[in-house]
Amino acid sequence: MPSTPTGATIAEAADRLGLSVDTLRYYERDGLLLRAVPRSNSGHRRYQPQDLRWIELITRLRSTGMPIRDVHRYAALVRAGDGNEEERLALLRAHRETVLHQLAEVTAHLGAIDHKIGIYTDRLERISHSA
Amino acid sequence: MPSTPTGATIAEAADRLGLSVDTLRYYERDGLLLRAVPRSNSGHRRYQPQDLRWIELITRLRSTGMPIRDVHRYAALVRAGDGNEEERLALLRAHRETVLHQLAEVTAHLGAIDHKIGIYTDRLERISHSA
DNA sequence: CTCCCTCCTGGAGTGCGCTCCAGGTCAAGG
DNA sequence: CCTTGACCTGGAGCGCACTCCAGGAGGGAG
Repeated sequence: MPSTPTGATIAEAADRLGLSVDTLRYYERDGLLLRAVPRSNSGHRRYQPQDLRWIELITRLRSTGMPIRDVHRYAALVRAGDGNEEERLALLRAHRETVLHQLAEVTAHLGAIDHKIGIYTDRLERISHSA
Repeated sequence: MPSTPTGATIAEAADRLGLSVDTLRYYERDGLLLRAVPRSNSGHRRYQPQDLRWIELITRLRSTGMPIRDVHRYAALVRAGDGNEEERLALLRAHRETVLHQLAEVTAHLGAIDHKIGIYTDRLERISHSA
């Protein structure tokens, strides 16, 4: 009888990672993970620490705006094993640049919005002072 | 004979605002603008400075992540005229908070990615030194 | 007059990233 | 033995924000 691997259930994994169970299954189906998550005897997923660490990383990539398509590419590189570190690095660095640009843009737009907030605030203060 | 208003054509407006002509028409159809853009005798849109300024503002809101639904609400307040400045301000401030949270989150995730980049960089340097 | 370009409209289509569902299995608790 | 609950699969559906298209009109250049 094959022994059931220990590890987090999908609900536990979802909880720890801040994702939904549907998203976890979707990521696996879509090939974003490095391997198929091991199963218990009854066919339930049992997430190992290495699985959780990988998903944590791709969650970071995703929440900094990396499209799933690119996560896919990165996963393929890591799956391919040692020897392509330059490529992985290039991908991460390109993403870093993209994120920095985005941050700068959002910050600039936020500045203009803040300015608008200042205008409204002043106007409201003037009204309340004159009342 | 009614005189055609001067102003930017849709192509010029799109160009200045960094949007597509389709997006401009979509925004208008969807009620994101303060008013219907004036038309030339032949029915072509002629964007006035006030129209461009408004679209510039909502573009800033959009590119800081405000959903169209909320831009809609903001437009409704402004269209309603004076007297609801507190509400507008509340909306903008709430958005400001949301954006600040996002920025913090993205920055934090980027830090972790940078760490990863550092690890790869070190590894590659060690390889090239030992070569 | 004809060609061509830009614009018009209503409506359909697209890409992304999930999210939900029906129908089913399995193991534990009462 | 029966119910309950967590999980499984394949596949459909959804919300968002555009984006594209067919078919047509106005106006200037040659």
